[in-house]
Amino acid sequence: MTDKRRRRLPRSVREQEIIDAALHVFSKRGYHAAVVDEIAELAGISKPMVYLYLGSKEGLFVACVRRESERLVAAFREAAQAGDSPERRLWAGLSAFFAFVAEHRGSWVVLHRQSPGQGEAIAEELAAARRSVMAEVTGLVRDGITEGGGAVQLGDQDADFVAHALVGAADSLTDWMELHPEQAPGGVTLRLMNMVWVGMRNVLAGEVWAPPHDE
Amino acid sequence: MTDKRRRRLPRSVREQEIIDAALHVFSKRGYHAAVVDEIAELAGISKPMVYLYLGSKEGLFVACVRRESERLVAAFREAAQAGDSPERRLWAGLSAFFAFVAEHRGSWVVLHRQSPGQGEAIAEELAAARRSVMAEVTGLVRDGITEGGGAVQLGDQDADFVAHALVGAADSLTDWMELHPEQAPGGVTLRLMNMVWVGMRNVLAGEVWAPPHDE
DNA sequence: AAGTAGACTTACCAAGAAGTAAGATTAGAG
DNA sequence: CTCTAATCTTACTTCTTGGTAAGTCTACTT
Repeated sequence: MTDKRRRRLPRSVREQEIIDAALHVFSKRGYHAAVVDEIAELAGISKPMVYLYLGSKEGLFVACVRRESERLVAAFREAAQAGDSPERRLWAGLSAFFAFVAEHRGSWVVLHRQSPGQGEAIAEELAAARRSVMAEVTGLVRDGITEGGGAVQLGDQDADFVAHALVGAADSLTDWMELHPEQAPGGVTLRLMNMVWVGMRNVLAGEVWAPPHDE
Repeated sequence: MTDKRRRRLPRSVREQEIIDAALHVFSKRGYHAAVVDEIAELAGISKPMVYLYLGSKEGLFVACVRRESERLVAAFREAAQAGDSPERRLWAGLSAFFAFVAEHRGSWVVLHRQSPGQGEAIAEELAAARRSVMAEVTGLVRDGITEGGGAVQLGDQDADFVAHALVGAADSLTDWMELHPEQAPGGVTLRLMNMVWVGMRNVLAGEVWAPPHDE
């Protein structure tokens, strides 16, 4: 770590350090249980600085969400554009996702594990962040669907459905990864692709699953 | 609704009404942002009654988690045992899950959408509740895997993996359902089964998805 | 050396919310 | 009818915490 003992820092740097600290505390405690004093202390600074730079506890949280959301989307998008086929792009995107979450666990927790109803501005910011993540995944899935367009015809609603399922599965697998630290992120991606993509491919090819007949 | 205007009620009844109110408020606001006065008011009662019957805010939350967790597991288990093949049982279980969440949205929110780190007792209770839900799903998935044991051999770790992915997908699809109210829970189950089960079936049959070669 | 702007702190306030003491009210038993 | 036990309330106390007023300190300019 860099030497940050009692040294004055320019605003642009200090702001980022405050956001780092806030991310840590928010992810550990959740928005309401987080205490601004603790964030300030972790940032090596006193509370009024936080308010001077970020305005309010809400502003602090919003700053975290905005920054980490952009980072995550950037990582995902960059990985996903470097592939020629839809399935490669999806694979690359998911790999990037799991790698990102494994390395920046707090970011994902702040983005997707907050209790509902923490205020208007926060709810809107979180919704926007989640929409932007979802939009990336939906785009890839839609490409995959329309490319492999076989016997069954699927539409945008289906892409949205699959994207939701994928993101949810990935989120939950985040917990699974914590229970199995020996599993590398790459392996998790591989398993998930096997589960979902093979299914999607075959469903598109016409192999539908039939519900049992109700008596 | 029953007439609950200014009527004295026996403890056993009032307790349940308090838990009903608490569930509503906790699910809307999250644990910390929830205020005991609001819970009391919604239950048509004053605050000291809540403390007399449930002990503390934590006790209140734990009571919610315990009751709703048991309800959900009961609904899932009952539906799942009424089927002869693993895939029917899984289908029935998922159907029951989506029906339950559609009807008792608050229960699921309280069980799976709370911020982390709200205290030792709460964390333990939530972990236990989630384990019990996950255990049900894992059991069904394991049955499905061992029954269809084809070319590929999968173990308990894989069942756990699939169960996590399934629960996460189902959780996220809960949000999707709110965006598409016209979709019946049964249809959601069907789509999810098509996506996951067809994939699992074919993976078990040996159709693995190959990761693209890194250059 | 003096001045200035920006980084930073101590010490405080006000509001909100968990939890409680002390007692009032009512349903039902005898 | 009376007595008792259970249900229920008003009116607090206490502590936490978001937010701020008022100023101090230091690096840099001229």
